[in-house]
Amino acid sequence: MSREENIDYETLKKIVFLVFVFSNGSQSRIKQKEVADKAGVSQQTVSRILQELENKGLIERRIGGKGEYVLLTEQGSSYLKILGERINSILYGPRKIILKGRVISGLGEGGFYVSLPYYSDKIKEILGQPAYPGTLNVELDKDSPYDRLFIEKIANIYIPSFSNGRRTYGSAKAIKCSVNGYVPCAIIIPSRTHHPPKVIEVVSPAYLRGELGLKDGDEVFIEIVGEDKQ
Amino acid sequence: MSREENIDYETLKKIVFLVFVFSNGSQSRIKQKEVADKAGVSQQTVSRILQELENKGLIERRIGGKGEYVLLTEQGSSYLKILGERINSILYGPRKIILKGRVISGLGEGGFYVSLPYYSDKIKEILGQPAYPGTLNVELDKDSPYDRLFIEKIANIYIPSFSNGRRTYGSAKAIKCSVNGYVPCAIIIPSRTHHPPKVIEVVSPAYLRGELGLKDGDEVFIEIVGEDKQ
DNA sequence: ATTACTAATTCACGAGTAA
DNA sequence: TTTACTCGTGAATTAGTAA
Repeated sequence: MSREENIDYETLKKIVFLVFVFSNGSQSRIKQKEVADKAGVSQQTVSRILQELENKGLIERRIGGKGEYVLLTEQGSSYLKILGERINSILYGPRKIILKGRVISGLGEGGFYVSLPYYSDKIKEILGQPAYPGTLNVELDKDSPYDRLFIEKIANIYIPSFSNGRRTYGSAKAIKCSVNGYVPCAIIIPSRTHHPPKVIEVVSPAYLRGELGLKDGDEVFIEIVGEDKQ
Repeated sequence: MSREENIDYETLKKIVFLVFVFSNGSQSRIKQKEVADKAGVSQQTVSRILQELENKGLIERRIGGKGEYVLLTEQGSSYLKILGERINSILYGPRKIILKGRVISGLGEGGFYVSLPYYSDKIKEILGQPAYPGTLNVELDKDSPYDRLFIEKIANIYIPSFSNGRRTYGSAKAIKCSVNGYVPCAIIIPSRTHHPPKVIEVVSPAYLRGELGLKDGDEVFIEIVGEDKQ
């Protein structure tokens, strides 16, 4: 297949231009003016870029009276392939997000929510088993790029708000995770939380402090599991 | 999915920059200097482009002490998706090549080759049935972007040269086609031919002049069938 | 040590036009 | 009519630094 080659930004900028050249169902009989209009540049720019691509050996051209014919060379095709693969890997490649933080004592906020039947039912669906009636509070390292707002963004489970007439349950987001390798767990982020942005809460069927021998200040690694594409 | 949106060259040039930003297995914790080195530009350029991408709403950034964290927004992801799909369609989409030309009288060159057992066996493999012992010579329109050299380039069947001690049979390339819709046919291009570049030869199990009612000067349409990716 | 601003420079772009 | 060249203009890039 296409070897893992390094392409610089200079070349890549020109390679993407081929998207306009080959936009008619990869038919490559073109008129520079038409390509120019699609790309939002002038005919002169199309002319110049095509010459550059030709000089770099990425395309071949046959110029005739009413337009020209553009053909990808093997190298051009290979470059395009590499670009496509890299884009796929950005969009669909595995992404391993590991949150590093320390166990802290919560305010009992999370435990309260988890004890409410509406939420406990939803969490049971997520974990596959009933949750332990309490949460593990973790403060993420302050130099971590991740905070609750980021996790909320990628959380792929939505718990809608719900009102039964007597009281209203706010919405929340959740995403499955492991804690020091232990599964199943999930990070729960109520839409209205009183925690600072670096503090998250984890639920699990197990009493995690007991199961993992954790006490306040201990370091934990939380790995996001099964993040969806955004 | 991602709607078929129009992206101009201006935007596309910046979008591809993300290939460098997200090159570490789509981990997006970066240092501008590292990205700059990969892309072959200066740190200042990276800084500026990231700002532009952010202003356009294609990425979000969290800038900290030792680097920064870059996150694709939904719009950025959508643009990248569109680009990826277009590249795939260029590389792997259907391509319809129709050659227009006129029937001419040959020199008997092709017919001679087809009559040689070595070639006739190979051609039988290609067509699935024995070929009529003669070829239809076609002169492609002189303003056509295609000529024999181009067809040779995309021809996906290779007939190797062969020597039995007494004589040597030169190599040839072939590609399946239809003539005025009639199949099976194949264009045969001996590596050493005496034809001018606009003249090609077509073999078929049928006597094409008879089957299609063709005489010298008649216009024919030859459609390439099952071209391989290069 | 990182990102971002300012200023100098370069080189990409499009208008005009030739081929 | 098409593509390609010349050249003036300005956007993009980098070097030098500030933050």
